[in-house]
Amino acid sequence: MIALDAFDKSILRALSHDGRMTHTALSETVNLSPNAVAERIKRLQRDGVIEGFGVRLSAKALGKTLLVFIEVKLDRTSADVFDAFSAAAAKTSEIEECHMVAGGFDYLIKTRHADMAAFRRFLSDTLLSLPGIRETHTYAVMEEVKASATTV
Amino acid sequence: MIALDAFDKSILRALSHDGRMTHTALSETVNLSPNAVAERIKRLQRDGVIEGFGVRLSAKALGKTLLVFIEVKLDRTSADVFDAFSAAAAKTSEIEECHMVAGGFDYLIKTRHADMAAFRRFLSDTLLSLPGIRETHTYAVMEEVKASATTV
DNA sequence: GATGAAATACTCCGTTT
DNA sequence: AAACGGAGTATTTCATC
Repeated sequence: MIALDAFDKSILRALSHDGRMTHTALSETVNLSPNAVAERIKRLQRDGVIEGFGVRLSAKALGKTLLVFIEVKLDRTSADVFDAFSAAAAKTSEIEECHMVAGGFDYLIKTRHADMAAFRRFLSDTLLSLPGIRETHTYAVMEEVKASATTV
Repeated sequence: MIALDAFDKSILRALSHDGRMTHTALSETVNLSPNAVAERIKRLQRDGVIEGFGVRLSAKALGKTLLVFIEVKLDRTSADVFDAFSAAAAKTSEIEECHMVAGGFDYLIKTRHADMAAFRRFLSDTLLSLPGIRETHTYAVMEEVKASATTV
C-alpha cells in the first residue's frame, strides 16, 4: 500500500473523471505546476497505483444491451479443472469479468450480450460446452444502479 | 447501435489499452492522418460510443485487498424500498457496482475493502443498517481471473 | 517543486478526393 | 462525407535553479 498525499488524490480523482486531461489543466485544478503534475503521474505509474489509462465505452452503444451474471459450479473431479476453466474464461470475449469465489459456488462471471437470444446461444454453445461445469445459475440485470469505478 | 468501421475499432482498441495515446501515435497504428483520428474520436464521443476517458487504478496498491460480492434481498413491503436502496448504494463508497437483478434475489453488489475486518464493519455498520434489507449472502473473491474491460 | 526553452503535438483552417 | 496539409497555438519534456 502506497501513501498518497492530497495532491496525488486530487490528480487521481481528476484523471478518473477525465483520463485525457492535460498536465496544464490538472495543474490548475490541483494548484501545482504542470511539471510537478507530470512527475507525480509518472511516479504513481511506477509505484503501480496507476495501472494504465483507458477509455469508457458504452456497452449499449456497441449493441450489448444485456448484462448477465452467472454463478458457475465445477465438478471437483480433477485438480486442473479450475485452471482449464480460468484459461477458457480469460479467452472468451463475452466474459467481462471472472472471479473465483468462496461460498456456495466456484466462479462468478459477468457477461454482456446483444440480447436474450445471443445470451442463450452463449450459454449453450460457449459456456456449457466448457469442460467440468456441474451447474450454473443465471441472473439477468434489469437495471445498472451503479457502474464500476475505483475511487480514491 | 452505431456502425463502426475497421479504423474506429482500431482506434478504440488502442485507446482501451492506452487512453492517453496521442493522435499522432494513434495515426501511426491505424494508418490515418492525426487529423482524421481526432475527428473520429470526436465523432465517437458525440455518438455516445466513447463515454469518456479514465485511469485504471490498482485496488491493491490503494490498500483494498478484499473483493466481495453480496447478494441482497429486500423486504417487499413498500414500493419505494428499491429506490431507497438504490440511492443509498450509489452514495456508498465501498460499493463499486450495484445491479438490480432478476432471479433469486434483488441486488448484486460488488464491494472492496482493506481486509476482512473492514468488510465485517461495512456489513454490520453500513449495509445492514440500510432500511428494507431482508437477507444477504456474501461471496469473497479468492482470485480475480479476469478483470473488467469492454471490448470492441 | 518551480521556471524557462526546445521539441512535439494539437486545433483550426482551407483544399482535395 | 471524409481525409489531407499547413500555420498558429498549446502542451510536453528537459535542463537548471
